[in-house]
Amino acid sequence: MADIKAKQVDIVSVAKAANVSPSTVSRYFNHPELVKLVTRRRIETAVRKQGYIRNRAAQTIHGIRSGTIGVIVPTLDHAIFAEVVQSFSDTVAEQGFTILLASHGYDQQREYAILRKMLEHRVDGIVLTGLDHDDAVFRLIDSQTIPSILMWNYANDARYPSIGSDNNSAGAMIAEHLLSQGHRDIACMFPPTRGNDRAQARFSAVMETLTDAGVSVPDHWQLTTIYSISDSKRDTMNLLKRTERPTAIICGNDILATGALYGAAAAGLRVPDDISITGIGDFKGSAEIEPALTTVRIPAKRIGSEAGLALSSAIINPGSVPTGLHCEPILMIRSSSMQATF
Amino acid sequence: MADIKAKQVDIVSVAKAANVSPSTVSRYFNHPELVKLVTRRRIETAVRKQGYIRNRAAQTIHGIRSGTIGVIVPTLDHAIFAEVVQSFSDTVAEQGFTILLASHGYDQQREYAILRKMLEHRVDGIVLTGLDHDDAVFRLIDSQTIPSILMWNYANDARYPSIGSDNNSAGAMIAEHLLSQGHRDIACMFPPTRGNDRAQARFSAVMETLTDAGVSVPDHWQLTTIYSISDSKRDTMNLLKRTERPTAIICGNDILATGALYGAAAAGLRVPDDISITGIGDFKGSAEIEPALTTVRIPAKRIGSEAGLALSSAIINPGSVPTGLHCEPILMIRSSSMQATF
DNA sequence: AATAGTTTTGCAAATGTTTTCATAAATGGA
DNA sequence: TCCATTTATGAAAACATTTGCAAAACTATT
Repeated sequence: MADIKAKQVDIVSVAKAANVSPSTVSRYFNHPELVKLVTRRRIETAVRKQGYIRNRAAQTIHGIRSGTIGVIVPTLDHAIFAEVVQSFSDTVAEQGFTILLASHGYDQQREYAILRKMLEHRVDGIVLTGLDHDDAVFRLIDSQTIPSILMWNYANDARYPSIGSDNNSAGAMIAEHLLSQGHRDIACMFPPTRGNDRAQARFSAVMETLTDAGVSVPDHWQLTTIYSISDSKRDTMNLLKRTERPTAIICGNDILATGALYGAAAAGLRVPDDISITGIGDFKGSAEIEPALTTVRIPAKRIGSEAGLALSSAIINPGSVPTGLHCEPILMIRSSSMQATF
Repeated sequence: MADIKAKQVDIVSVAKAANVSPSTVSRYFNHPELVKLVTRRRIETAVRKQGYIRNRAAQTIHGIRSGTIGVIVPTLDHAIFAEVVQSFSDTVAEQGFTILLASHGYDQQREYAILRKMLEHRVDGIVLTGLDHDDAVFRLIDSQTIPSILMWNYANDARYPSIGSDNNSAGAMIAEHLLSQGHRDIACMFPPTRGNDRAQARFSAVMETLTDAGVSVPDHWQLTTIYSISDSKRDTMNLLKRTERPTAIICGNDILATGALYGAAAAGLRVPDDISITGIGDFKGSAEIEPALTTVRIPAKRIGSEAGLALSSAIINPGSVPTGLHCEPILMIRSSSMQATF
């Protein structure tokens, strides 16, 4: 059959059907208390019958909020970012916001382009992941009037309010834990720190804490391993093959630690009896692995929801600036670490 | 200081600065070939100087595409959904689309509400996860003119074009694998299937394949376990405590299988020598766990990008309908399963 | 230098809403 | 019943763009 003249339903067609003016229909949605009960009823039926759906684009050009928040992450592929985005999204959804999500794969150029696109969509707020961003990104946000926050890491001197964990604390915590258990022969396995402020901060905090305690880590016990279980398993096996073995390995994240656990097992060592292994992050599964991993929890859920709260309230009260918040990392002592044996 | 009269920059202020009419500025963006080179230059400088950012909302009310695609997932908390969303988003980003993402936490009411909101934003297309949805959801999409697809699962009789894996195949594949290895005493551990068409399909395909081969699974070897490593570890231990032990456990997903692996280890059994354990999904880490898990890979990356391709091309060529596509699951034979010993 | 043709630009209408202001309708008090 | 309030509605302007059409500015041709 010929195409049904699907005259798009808009507020005027609803108005016609309900025998009122478009203004009244608009009021029905935005200030229902101002329209008489019987009129309301009539409009309601018309809306139903026509299947009318409001057009936010048309509202937005009146300076009304778009109801969207731009969220930019490096990737969703790490469970940990997915978790923080999930809880952010849930939190702001309660305030009526929907998120516009994009990932840049650690490419700063792309981050800028994504940001521009989000601004074209007139998002009501912006969330970036981590503290470090291209200066052009910051300048672009500066030139806008919308609030924005940095999520995931915390630093009180960050360019924008930051909500997340301080990776320095996390690194220091785990180093202190191992020191307090009497470990002195400690190896470190970290991802490449270039362009990764989180890993960088963790690593330097670990080293500093150890140095302060008079413990030095020989160069050949400082491993740089990419984010991959199989690589870290291999590197760990190589490390443990040598005659001199550390009594503990501090890993920069739980993925590396998981590989290290497997590597130790493959090398015939028992964890934690022969060697202690720790991670940072407390990823899903880290508590259930055998042996359960001692790590520092970065409270992703909490970070996401605090960030969501802070940003949405900054949007709702224009003029107010969101405040940063440090979500303390939490030392999770489990079975993969224990008192050093002498 | 007093608030800077931040006169919002719009197309007219740019036009004024460049000494042209707003129409010309609009053309500069949309049909640059129609404007003279020198004028183009002048406009470009004005845009730069004022930091003008186009307003997509204003374009959208002219029937121009919004450049957004609505993606609705149950949750991002399962790495597997995060992965598929990631690759979908990357793919459509190449065509200039940004995704509007929301999760409903398996609540069909919420899914409907989210869908409405996305339609208010005038998304250019819609992606739902899985095949089953409230009828109201389908009807609402039917009443619109935008294309939509079901991502993650595949069925050729689905209500909308579906792109994903057939869970029946996945279930059958793994059951056949175990049968071909001579297993006859097989236990099953699946999540609750209510309201979860994926688990349901996997489970019934497994049972059917086994039955067809003359293998029956006694009731007390049919475990229903929620999606959690620790629960499945516990249930596996209880199962293996009995005097009669299966030679294999088919788990409905890799998380359950991981827990089963731990449970077997805790029960003092060697995998795969004493018992074979299999999963479905091939989650991150499943290949690296000890022993490496035999499972069926649901190709999340491929599904995401195929879905992105299909939907964006359906959007770009209006009138065309996206076509469904079966992304074959892939049997990944690793170390957690082997020939049954008699 | 005049004409015809082409390229470039501007005017004005249109898009789907919201909102201010004014008017009409209902209500209450005398 | 009349007037003053209060409540409910509509008309029209505004929002930031795009676009069809027509006018203006060029080019090329003679």
